[in-house]
Amino acid sequence: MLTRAFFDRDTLTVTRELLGQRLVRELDGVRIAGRIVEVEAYIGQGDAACHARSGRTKRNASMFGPPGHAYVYFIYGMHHCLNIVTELDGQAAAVLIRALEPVEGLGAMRAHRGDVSDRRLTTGPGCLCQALAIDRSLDGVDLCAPGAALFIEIAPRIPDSEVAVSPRIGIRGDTAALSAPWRMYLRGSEYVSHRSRRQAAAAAAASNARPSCKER
DNA sequence: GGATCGATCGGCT
DNA sequence: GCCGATCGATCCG
Repeated sequence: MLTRAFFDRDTLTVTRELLGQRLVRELDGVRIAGRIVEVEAYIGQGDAACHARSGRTKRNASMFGPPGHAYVYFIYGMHHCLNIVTELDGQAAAVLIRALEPVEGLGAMRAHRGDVSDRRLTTGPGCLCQALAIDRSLDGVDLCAPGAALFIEIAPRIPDSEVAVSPRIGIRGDTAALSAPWRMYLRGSEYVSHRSRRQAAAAAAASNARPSCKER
């Protein structure tokens, strides 16, 4: 599993390096896991889009804590979102996990999500928390602790050529922070959220072009 | 293919 | 009171 030192770095570095790693949830002895394909950075009280922008509160307290812990919040009356805390204890910064590619425990994911397509199991921050049964009870848990119910496993690195960036989803505004390209995702992954139909078609074409799928 | 809207509730102005 | 780091359905062009 990834250790504290991984998360105890500059937030944009951690954001970039989290792409491709495997998020693992252990629930009732079952492993539910996915490859991280979309993330966003939220960096400190100077970031007008960060929950910590107005200081420490009961809700965002874990974002101010030490790196390598979870920050889970409840939003819109029905969804949870998972962040991984970065930077020093006392500094509020975290990486929002926005989408996974399902890898293990598809059955458990579907049991949590209902009868949806594989693509919709873990695409979007609210969806992946539902699939992995992540809620406020996991807020503040240490992802680096032995036996943690939630942690991250090392997986092959994503090359720079496959990483794309964009402004963060759901963040509006003209200031430098609000329009900063702090969303990073795996280019061409069908599990990335907020794709246009054109992007979806490109991803499908890339998938069909894989040697293992080629006919004749 | 994009815009809009309702659901639903905890947290904070 | 108001609004949100969302999701999914629906409507329109």
